[in-house]
Amino acid sequence: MANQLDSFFSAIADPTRRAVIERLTRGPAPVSELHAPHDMALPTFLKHLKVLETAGLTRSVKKGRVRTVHIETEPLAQAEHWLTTQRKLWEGRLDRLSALAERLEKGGDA
Amino acid sequence: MANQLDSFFSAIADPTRRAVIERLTRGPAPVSELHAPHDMALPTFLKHLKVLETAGLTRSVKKGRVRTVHIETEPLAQAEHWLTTQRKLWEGRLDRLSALAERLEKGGDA
DNA sequence: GAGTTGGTTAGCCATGTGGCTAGGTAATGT
DNA sequence: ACATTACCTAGCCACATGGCTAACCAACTC
Repeated sequence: MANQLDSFFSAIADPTRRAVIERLTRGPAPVSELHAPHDMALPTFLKHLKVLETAGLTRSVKKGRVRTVHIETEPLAQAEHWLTTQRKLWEGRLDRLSALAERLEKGGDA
Repeated sequence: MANQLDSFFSAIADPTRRAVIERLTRGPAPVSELHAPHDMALPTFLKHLKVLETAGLTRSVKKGRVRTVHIETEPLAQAEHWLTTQRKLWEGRLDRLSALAERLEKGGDA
């Protein structure tokens, strides 16, 4: 039961990391550029990047001294799917309940 | 930028709590019933319930000595929306890239 | 009214997380 | 060759998180 949703959701639970993801949807970027808008030390920021990468949300390649990071949407789709499923199950249940209520109202034979 | 997505995502990053949500999509339930399938002490489990409730994923009412918990789908929809947006942005970008590649192939005037 | 049930509070503990500094290495610019 | 850039490693610290036990209260049951 403890699948990759664990690491995925906890990865995007952090605002810094969500911001990185948002940036990466506009295309790949080197570490330094990703770091720039965030007011924290580089090593701290690198930890965030590592979390994203081990959770499978990003990949990166190093060329020379520059590491370029890009996004990986597969996990996004998976998480989306889990959320959708739960919401629809609940909403489906509500639908059945209101249908039942309607039936009871009309032919009140229960 | 640090909205309720923070607490939402970190709430569902835990397998126990996701299991509770999954259970609740089949309808409201009292604390004891929710607790039953989980091999942990009640107080520990109550903490999980509290996390879910403060994150706005559930609500609960106490009647007599029984507290009944039910799900709240609004936050689910919001989180879903964030994920969808990010995925689509990225995929849209890919589309534009491949369209560009195609144009370059045909009338190679760049 | 004594016992049981369902939930709650308080407090302890180990581990995880997010921040820092200091110092290092390898590639590139001058 | 020397300096600078871009990133990485190690190690420290404070606080959050997820687990526990013990003890408690309030509501039913008998």
